[in-house]
Amino acid sequence: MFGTAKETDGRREIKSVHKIDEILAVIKRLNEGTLTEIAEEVELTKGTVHTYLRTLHNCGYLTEEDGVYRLSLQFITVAEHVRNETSLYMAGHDEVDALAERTGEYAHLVAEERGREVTLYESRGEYAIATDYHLRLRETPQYLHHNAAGKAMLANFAPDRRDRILDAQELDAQTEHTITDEAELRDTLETVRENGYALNDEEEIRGMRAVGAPIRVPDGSIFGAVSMSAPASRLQGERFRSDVPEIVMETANLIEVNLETAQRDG
Amino acid sequence: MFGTAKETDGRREIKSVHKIDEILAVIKRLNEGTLTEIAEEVELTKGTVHTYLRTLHNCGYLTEEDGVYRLSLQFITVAEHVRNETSLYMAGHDEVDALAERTGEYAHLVAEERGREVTLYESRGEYAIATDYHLRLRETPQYLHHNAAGKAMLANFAPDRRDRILDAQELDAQTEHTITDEAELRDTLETVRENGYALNDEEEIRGMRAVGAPIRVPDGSIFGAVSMSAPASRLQGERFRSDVPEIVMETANLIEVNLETAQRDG
DNA sequence: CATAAACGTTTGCATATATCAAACGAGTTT
DNA sequence: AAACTCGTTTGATATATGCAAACGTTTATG
Repeated sequence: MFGTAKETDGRREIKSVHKIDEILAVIKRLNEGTLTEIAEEVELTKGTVHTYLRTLHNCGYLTEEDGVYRLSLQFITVAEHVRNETSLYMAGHDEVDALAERTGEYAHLVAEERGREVTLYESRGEYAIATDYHLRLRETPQYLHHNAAGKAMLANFAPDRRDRILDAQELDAQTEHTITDEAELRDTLETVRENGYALNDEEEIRGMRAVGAPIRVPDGSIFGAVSMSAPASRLQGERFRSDVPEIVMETANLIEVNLETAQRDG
Repeated sequence: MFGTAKETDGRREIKSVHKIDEILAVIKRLNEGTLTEIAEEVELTKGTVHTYLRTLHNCGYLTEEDGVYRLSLQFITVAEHVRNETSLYMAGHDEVDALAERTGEYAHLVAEERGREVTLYESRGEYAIATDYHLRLRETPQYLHHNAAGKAMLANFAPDRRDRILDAQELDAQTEHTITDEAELRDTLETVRENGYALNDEEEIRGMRAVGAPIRVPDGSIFGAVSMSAPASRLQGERFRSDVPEIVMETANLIEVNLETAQRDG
């Protein structure tokens, strides 16, 4: 979405979709742009780009003010719809609020898509402060091996699903503590599976620790994960390795129950 | 966006954009669908729709599982980006949190786009409970005359901007208290302008009242609005007509200051 | 103040490409 | 085993897209 588009592998595709995606990607990257600015970044003439921009504006994907185009705020309303149609969000947001309140820290509800992690919901306890960095983190799907929630999911996927994800990417480092060695990661995941929870010790954000637990459905497949994160100074010893994991797993379990009952009711 | 697309008015457009928009609209409406189901709703053959779906999936707009297509969770991350690039959100979310905390109720930060209201941020105080209805409300841009924040903006737009919005739509009723008469609305807006805040007395949701105030920039133009909403039983008399308006206007003012300083720093 | 440059916009024409039928293989159902 | 459905592919065709070139405005420049 917006630029990450792969090349077509022989099978027929609609090229206009790729062009639209590229144009939206340019606008997203520039944040705002005039026709000329956008056309310079795309392999199309000004005249052609003009027609695209007009249509995209007409359809509500872009706003235009004095010749400056931006992504429309309507993406926010669409996202709201997508979120509300996600059973995991409906089953989990109250529990995540409770987790944030109990711990006083950040709590997250996440899902996996295309091998990456998307944050469905974030709740802040009284000690959790909103930072610019934290906001930006949710603008891009994250790598699963970067954080506790991701590792919790990765550890509990069916082996072939896990392999497909791990094989498709390099394990890049986010901080100096990120696990970048595949064998080491697989060892860790083994432990995560045994424990029922995953830890993140400054592997995603320097100075931040986190605890995550997977959310399963009866047949054993993974729906998502919950996590709690806090500055390392407030998450140490017993609290880090036993108390909080307990609470996080309890939260995950409550969400699993909600998912089941919701499913039963239709 | 997603289906509301107007017909082209003679000037040239990219038809594929409209087709993509229509397909995404169908999937949004169905929530999920197979190729055949989607193709039935669109004036294209199965073969053609198949090519579209493949491309949209490839580009990350759709997910596909066992032949069932859905809107991708990536819309959530894009929305996050759009929100974070909106100066109003950056300047306002902390203040809206404070407003929710001070009043214990719902607080909203909204902006106008294409004559409709989009919620940039919602904060819940300790007494505000999340309802399904409330969640759904944010899935669609709202009419400005339906609520306090919208009326606060509408009242303070430049006359021609206000006229353009009012002329483009019927004043439909959301509840039996919604103002549907244009003359009456214009009178109310006059009062709103004088007072500096707008009231909503069960005009959007039965049993809910709200208070809204506009957010301006130095040159007088409107950037958005803040509002506080609560059950009518908790928002009466002095509190409804004086205390809360005072707090809401104060919040709006703080956000205006934040916007200015942010602008100055670049 | 005139001229040039830059920008958004429109249009004719050539061609790439989106679309339709129709056929295919795989999986279900009868 | 035949008759359905479903997703998928493909050749041929119509047409929508994209380029180049021009236009009218606005903004720089000499």
